[in-house]
Amino acid sequence: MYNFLEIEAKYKNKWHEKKVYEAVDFSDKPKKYILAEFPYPSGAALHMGHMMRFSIADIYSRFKRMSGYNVLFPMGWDAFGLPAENFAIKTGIHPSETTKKSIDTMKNSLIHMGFGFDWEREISTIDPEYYKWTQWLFLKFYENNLAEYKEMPLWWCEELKTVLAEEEVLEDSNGNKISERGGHPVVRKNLKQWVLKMPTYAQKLIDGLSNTEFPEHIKNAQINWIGRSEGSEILFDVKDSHEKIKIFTTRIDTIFGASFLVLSPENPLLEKIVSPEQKDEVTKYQEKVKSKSELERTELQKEKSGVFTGSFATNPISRKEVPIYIGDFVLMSYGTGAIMGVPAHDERDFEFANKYNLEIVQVIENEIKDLPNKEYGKLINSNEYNSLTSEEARVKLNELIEKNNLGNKKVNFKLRDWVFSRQRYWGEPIPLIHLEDGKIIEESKLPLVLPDIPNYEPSSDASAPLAKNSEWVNVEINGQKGKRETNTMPNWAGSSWYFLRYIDPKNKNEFANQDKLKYWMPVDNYFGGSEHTTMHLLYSRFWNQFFYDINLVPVSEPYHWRLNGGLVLGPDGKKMSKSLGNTVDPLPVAEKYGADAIRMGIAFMGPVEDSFPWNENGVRACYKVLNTVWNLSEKLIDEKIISQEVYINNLIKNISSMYENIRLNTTISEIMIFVNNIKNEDKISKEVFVKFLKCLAPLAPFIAEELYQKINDTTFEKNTSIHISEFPKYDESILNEIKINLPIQINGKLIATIQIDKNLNQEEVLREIYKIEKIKNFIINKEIIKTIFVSNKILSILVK
RNA sequence: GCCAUGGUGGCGGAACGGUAUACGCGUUGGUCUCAAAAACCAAUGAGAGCAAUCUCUUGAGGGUUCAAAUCCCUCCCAUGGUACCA
Repeated sequence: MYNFLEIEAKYKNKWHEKKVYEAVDFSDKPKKYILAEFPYPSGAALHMGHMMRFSIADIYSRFKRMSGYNVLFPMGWDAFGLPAENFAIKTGIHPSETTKKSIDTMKNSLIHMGFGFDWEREISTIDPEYYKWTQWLFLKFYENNLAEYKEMPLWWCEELKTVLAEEEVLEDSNGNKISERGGHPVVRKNLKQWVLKMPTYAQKLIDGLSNTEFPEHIKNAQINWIGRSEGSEILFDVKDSHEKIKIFTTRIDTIFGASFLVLSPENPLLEKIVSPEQKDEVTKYQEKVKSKSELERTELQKEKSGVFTGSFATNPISRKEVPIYIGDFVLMSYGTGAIMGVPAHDERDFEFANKYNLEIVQVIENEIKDLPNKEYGKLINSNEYNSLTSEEARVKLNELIEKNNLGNKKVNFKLRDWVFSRQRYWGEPIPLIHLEDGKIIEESKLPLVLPDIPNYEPSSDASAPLAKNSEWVNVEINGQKGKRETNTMPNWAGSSWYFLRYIDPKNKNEFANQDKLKYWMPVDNYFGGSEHTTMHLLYSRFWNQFFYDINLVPVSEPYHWRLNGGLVLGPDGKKMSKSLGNTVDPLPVAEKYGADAIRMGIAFMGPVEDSFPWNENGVRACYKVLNTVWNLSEKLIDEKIISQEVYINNLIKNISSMYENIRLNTTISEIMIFVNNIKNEDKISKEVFVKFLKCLAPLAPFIAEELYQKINDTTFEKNTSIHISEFPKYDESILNEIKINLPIQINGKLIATIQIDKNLNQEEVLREIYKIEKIKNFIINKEIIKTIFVSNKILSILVK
């Protein structure tokens, strides 16, 4: 039995004291920037999810370091935000205190688990020296008109006293809208907020993906989220009025089939066009819609509803008069807040037309006979455009409307402005001042430190906690009175650029030195969770692209490659959560089996992108293997043993590519196979065993280090550490000496496997098989029609 | 509905055009022990047979190929994402 606790105590701090994992700025070695999403220290301790993500990234970074790379593998704390603040409110202890405590606990756990982070580069988003630059970068958005203060229809959470972004709102089992954090009820409300104009970058965020090697499914997720659609904006004249209604459509080719318009109930034009007779009904409908969420309004199964406005509009192409309706399924936040209804070629319009008895005119013809028919085809009932294809008609009609000022081509995106302010205390203060005359000016000195106020709880009047602190709020600039912005930044702010600060974490004069940025960027491998695909991952790409455009960073795409890791589920197969009571704490497991065993056990569960219900089996199996390895170290001799040479070369060959492709479960299988092969030998070649320890080192850094020091008879120093040593290379010539089993098929059926030398050619193999009675009987006296030979794989013979 | 991913022993998984079930867990038997645990050794996809051996098997059904878990088509199921986006 090996004493893992003793070994862990021996090395866990020393590795860091001796800077084994130090990333050196500017080196002759090629650089490798490996990043794992940093955790929230919100009062909770290290959990299995952290263990899984960090183990995978750590194993990979150790492999790359041993493979000759100058590795940057940093860690920090995403310490602002709701979880930390809610925890503080719950415990009654100030968030600065709870957060600090959490950071200490988590850092200790991470060091205990043997993760090779370069702690010299540790950052924390709540450190004023850090958020000074978060604020500074925010001002760059403001200065470039990408930050705007505007009224937005937003999710309002009464319980949290804050606005939530679309993506922070979830749905409970009853279909009610609830907040992602805390699960409180959420409603729609119009409020003035700071937004970042992310849609400005919609196209660039799509295009930039082709410069990355993200997996296709991540690219697709982002592209679909951004939601580009090409169409036309078309102006309809309102009858007996000077007003025009602008609609957005992707199907201008169906314009002759438009038999009504539908406006969003929030459309400001309504005031001017609703007829007196319809006024009451429209107002009533508008009121009803206010209590509905966008999701409720846009539910596919929901029955369509709407109200006639009493007005008509003229189709600018066909000159046909069509009635104007309002309907809750048309949203003000997308397109122009108005659509044309073409019931013959759109399911939703079809349903609406049937319900309100509106005309249905087919204008596209193709193989599909039933209406509605959304496919493209040849135009009919469209005057001079008849018999054109949809594509041809679109080009001609777009030309026509642009020439006659009836509209224009238009690209729309689903991506919305990013609401960037929170009425919360625990965030970066937004460094802006609202002057009495309505002007907004920048703070003159950064950081604008978050004041240490005792009462940080949200107030009931929807104002931010900072607003209560009048001493901090009221300022005087050149004789003019002003008020500081009291909203704070969201949790996402600090994490949108942290990868840049790791590169130069102590720089007092700039957020990071340009030469260092040029050396380290982009992040080569980014390990994170799939839940961040369309949030953090997209936000931080947006920030970095903007910084590139204003010459603050050297590359436009911050991440070259991305892995969305899986989850560790509870033993019941459900997502671990405190409310379900199915969480498993990694620390007791590590105490029972050791840090090496738990890291390996997690990596052994299966492919890194999959999720697994927790069980200890894998950890126990790895613990057993490590014990065997420990015992083997007492049988070493200074001799070469050919069979063992073969085993180790085979191992090195197999796992080198597995480590590189982060196929860690099979890497561990190969380790086990090697151990099974040599465990019953009386004597073990020292040279072979040392190579094996290096193969094991990324997975089990503690035991590998201890045995390496012992066998080499060295005292641990940076330059004697196994983790700085070179990953072993294999010798193909030794592997070529192995005999292989070659399957022999006759008429597609497996007849035998024969043991032969490697790399024999077809003639040689054929000569071999004639020596074997069983196979001979199948071939002799028969006509051989075809022989298929794949070297070292198979020999397949067809006979008649 | 659409998009993505997937469906392989009792279980996690391996193989991703070339011996299906590597490695591990579990189970069974054995060694050790007064006994148990641990540890170690052996067996272990299903069915037939005393046996050599044979037959079947990667969600279902077709197809391509000398050869298919792998490629193609149709369908079923599961997980995740997403939505009147005009």
